[in-house]
Amino acid sequence: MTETDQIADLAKALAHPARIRIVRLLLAAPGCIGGDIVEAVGLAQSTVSEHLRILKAAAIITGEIDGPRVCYALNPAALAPLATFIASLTPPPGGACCLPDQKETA
Amino acid sequence: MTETDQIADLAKALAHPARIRIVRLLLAAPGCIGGDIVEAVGLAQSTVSEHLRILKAAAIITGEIDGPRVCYALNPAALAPLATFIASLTPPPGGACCLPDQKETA
DNA sequence: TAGTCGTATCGTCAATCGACGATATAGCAT
DNA sequence: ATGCTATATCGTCGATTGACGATACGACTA
Repeated sequence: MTETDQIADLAKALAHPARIRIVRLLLAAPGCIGGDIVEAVGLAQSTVSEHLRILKAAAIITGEIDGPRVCYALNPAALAPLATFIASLTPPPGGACCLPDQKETA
Repeated sequence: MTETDQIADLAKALAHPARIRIVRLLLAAPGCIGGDIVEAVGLAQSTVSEHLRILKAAAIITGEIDGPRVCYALNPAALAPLATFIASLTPPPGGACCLPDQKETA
C-alpha cells in the first residue's frame, strides 16, 4: 500500500455525507456513543453499522466494547496522511498561520 | 447542497489513487501540463480524461484552453471546506498552532 | 434459563464507479 | 481543405457501493 493509496482510502472513507455526519457526531460527543448514532443520521441500523465498519476499517474511529454496547471514538491521528496531503495543497485559506513565511515576505 | 454534502463530494473527488497522483503532478508542475498526465498515471487517455473531469467538477483543478491543448492547474481554495473539516479533527499532529485554545487550557 | 437490548452480518437490489476502445471535436500546420 | 495532434465524449462491461429487511450474535437482567 503506497502512501497515495493510503490517502485515497482515507478520502474514500470520508466520501459519504452519512460518514461525515457520524464523524461530526463523534467530535461533538463527550466520548462514547452507540445506538444514538442511528437516530441521528436517520438511516437503518444496518446501514449505519456498515458506515461505522468502513470508518473503523480506515482507523478513523475506534470501536471499544463497553459492556452491553460499543463505545465509538474518534482517532484523528489516522487522518494524518490525508491531512498532510491537503495541507500541502492549501496555502491561502487561513493565511500565513503556522509557517512564518516560506520565502516571500511580501 | 449542505456543507456536509460538500465535504463528502470533495473527499469523493480525492478518493482515488489516480486522482491523488494527478493532483500531486499538478502540484509539482510549473503551471500547466496536458497529455503528460496520461503517461504519468499509466492509464488510458480516456480514463485520465474522466479523472480530470471529476477533479474539475469538484473545482479542485481548473482547465484553461491554451491553444491546441488544455492547461490544467490546481485550485486549492476549493478544498477549503474539506481542509477545515479535517483540521477540526486533528488537534495533536502539529500541536496547538493557530487556534489559541478552544476552551480547555490544560 | 429466558428475555431483551444493542450491534453485526447476510442476502438482495438498484445505482454508481472505473476502465477501456472507439469515436467525435477543436485547434494548429501544411 | 487536409491532415495531425490533443482532448473530450460515448457505449459497454465487470466490480463496487449504498440501502434495506431479516437474522444472528453477545451481554446484561430478571
